[in-house]
Amino acid sequence: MEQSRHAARYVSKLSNKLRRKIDAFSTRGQMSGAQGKVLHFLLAQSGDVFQKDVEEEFSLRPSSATELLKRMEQDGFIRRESMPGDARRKRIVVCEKGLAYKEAVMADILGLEAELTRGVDPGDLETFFRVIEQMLKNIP
Amino acid sequence: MEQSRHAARYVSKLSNKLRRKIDAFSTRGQMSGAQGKVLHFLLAQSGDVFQKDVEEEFSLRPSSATELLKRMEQDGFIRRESMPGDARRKRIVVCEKGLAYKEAVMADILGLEAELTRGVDPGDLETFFRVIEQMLKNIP
DNA sequence: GGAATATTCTTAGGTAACTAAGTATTGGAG
DNA sequence: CTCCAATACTTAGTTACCTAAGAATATTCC
Repeated sequence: MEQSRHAARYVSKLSNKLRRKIDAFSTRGQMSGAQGKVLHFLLAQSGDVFQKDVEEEFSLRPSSATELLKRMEQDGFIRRESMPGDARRKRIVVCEKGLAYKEAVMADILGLEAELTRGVDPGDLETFFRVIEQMLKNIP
Repeated sequence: MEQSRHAARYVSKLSNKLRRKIDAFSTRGQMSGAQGKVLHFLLAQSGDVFQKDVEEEFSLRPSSATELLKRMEQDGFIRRESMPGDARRKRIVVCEKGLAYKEAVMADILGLEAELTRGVDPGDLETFFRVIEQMLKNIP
């Protein structure tokens, strides 16, 4: 019954677990896990942010990002405003309601990260990051 | 714009990439990526397999596994037969059409794994596996 | 300047995952 | 033996991805 280990299978299995976890506490039913992750990303940026940046950060297709951000706008977490310079792009702005969750979202993500890496040797974690960065490069 | 590295984000990003990849070649449009992964798992098992095993292997909820297996049954890759011993359980049997894809599915998975781990030091990969196994344990 | 190309985002339609609740069936405790 | 909890799976309804196709604006190249 024993099978050889496949990195791909491990990653998708862990990803499913993580999605459930973050869905469950993001942030206490006020938003979905995907929204929580995006909000966390947006809050950490300093300059202008566009949909393209979200697509890149989470490896999403444009259509997926559109839907996710549209929902976040409907729910009042963000606003999307047209840019004077380039009418194709829309700047993503976190608004009042989104900012209100700043601390909670940060705590959610940090807590998950702590739980995830519990008992992992720091050196090994460093190697883990190096390997997964290589894997991300390997898959276009 | 530089952010600290989060294992959780890396994993979900890589998972999205992998899903797209395996969707694209599983196996040349004859089945979905999820079906391909499950078929690969089923073909590697020796004894009886039940839905519960699939749920465990891929960290899926019962409802997700039901839908996935139902579709695979409709598509003619598997059959689910009632067990004499325990009427709650249904044994999953790969049928003709599923068996026909054995080589192709194996090649798909192996090819993806090779692409994924290209340029990764074997020792580092070993560490990667150890870390991700710990992470899987850390998240219930 | 105008035509082809590239970029950014949207729409439409589909699959795969989820939660929550439900249906049988089995096994155990009193 | 009966009732109650646990197990295995299903159904219903939602979100988050995807591909494919399209619209609008920018850019490049003659």
